[in-house]
Amino acid sequence: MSLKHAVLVLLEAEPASGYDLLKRFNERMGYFWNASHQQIYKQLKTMHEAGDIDCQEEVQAGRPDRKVYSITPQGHGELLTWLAKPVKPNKINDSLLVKMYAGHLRDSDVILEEVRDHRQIHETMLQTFQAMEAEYQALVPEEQLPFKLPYLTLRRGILGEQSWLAWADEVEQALAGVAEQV
Amino acid sequence: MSLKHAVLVLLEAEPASGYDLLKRFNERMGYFWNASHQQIYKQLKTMHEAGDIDCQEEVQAGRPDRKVYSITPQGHGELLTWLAKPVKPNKINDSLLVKMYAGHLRDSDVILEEVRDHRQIHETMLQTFQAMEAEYQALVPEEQLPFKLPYLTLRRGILGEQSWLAWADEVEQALAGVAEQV
DNA sequence: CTCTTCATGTAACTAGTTACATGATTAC
DNA sequence: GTAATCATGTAACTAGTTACATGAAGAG
Repeated sequence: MSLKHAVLVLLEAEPASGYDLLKRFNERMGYFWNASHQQIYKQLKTMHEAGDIDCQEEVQAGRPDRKVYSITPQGHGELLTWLAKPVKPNKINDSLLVKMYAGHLRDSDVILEEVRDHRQIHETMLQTFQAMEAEYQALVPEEQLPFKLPYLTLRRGILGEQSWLAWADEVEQALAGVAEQV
Repeated sequence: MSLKHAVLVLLEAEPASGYDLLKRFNERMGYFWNASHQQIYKQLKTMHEAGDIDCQEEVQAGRPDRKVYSITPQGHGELLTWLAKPVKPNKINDSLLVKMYAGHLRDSDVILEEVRDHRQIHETMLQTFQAMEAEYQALVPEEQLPFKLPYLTLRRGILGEQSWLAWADEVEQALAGVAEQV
């Protein structure tokens, strides 16, 4: 039930439309939050009906009207309440590992190929995150201060991707070893 | 849609009841698959109706009858089809990082406390995984062979937890640093 | 006598996916 | 001319959570 709270966190910083929120999730929180536009628009509707957010409609010519949402005092209260409650550690359900576990039903080559495909995706993500890190590190300390906590979440993304790639190395070594034996 | 396939993978190895499956998920796949008993029982019912699994009812005295499910040829086919299709990388939605991102709305101390609570959980998991790793490593090479792929999934669990703990170290350093400045 | 294990589910709900639906504007 | 960006949604579906429901057997 945290899409709601992720939205509140973003709106607490600055009002935004559903479209804006989608971009912010992708650009600034991609390593810890993902949501589709369908999910976001539905959630905004629910939250507006519940009174957690206000809506200001900006009429536009030639394209749909922009609905700019902002957090209400009630929404702010909701957010603070949620922040004060402990969250459970994330549940992990990883399909790729299910496939790896059942790998004896497939060719080693096919498994390796899939791991390599995923590796490319993870490498790209790591590069993106490291580019963001470089931007942060280029700031002088006073400018860094307000981004200290977001930067820590970015570190989680970087360490997570590096760990994934280290695992992929182990997998490729182990499975390439099998191929040589054959 | 992979709970179905995770169940098929387990049943492909050996018939099991819903209760058995729950235990196997927790004991042997805890680092990459989690499901509640409610979810499992519902899924088994659906899969039985679809013909992917067979059901043998074992009548018992004094406790509910045990329903032992086994994979059908159709289910086996389903599994092979799924294994041949690429899966998308896992989507990450991590509430703890949402809270971290919004940490300026809270006390540093409270954040630190929550990270420490999570650290304990992750340390316990790492210890469990490492105990499993030690068991595997105690086997002679011929005995290791059939567990090669499950062992690789275990490695993912271990590397993942180690990475999480390394991140927690960074967070504690960064936030303790703030506390000292105050 | 209390806790854990065995063994099963239903019901109501929240969360997320996939497919469908529209259409102007701007950059290359 | 074609692709990306801007900007919104609905509908049907699959996945997962939370609360409720039962009750004997065995370990300490």
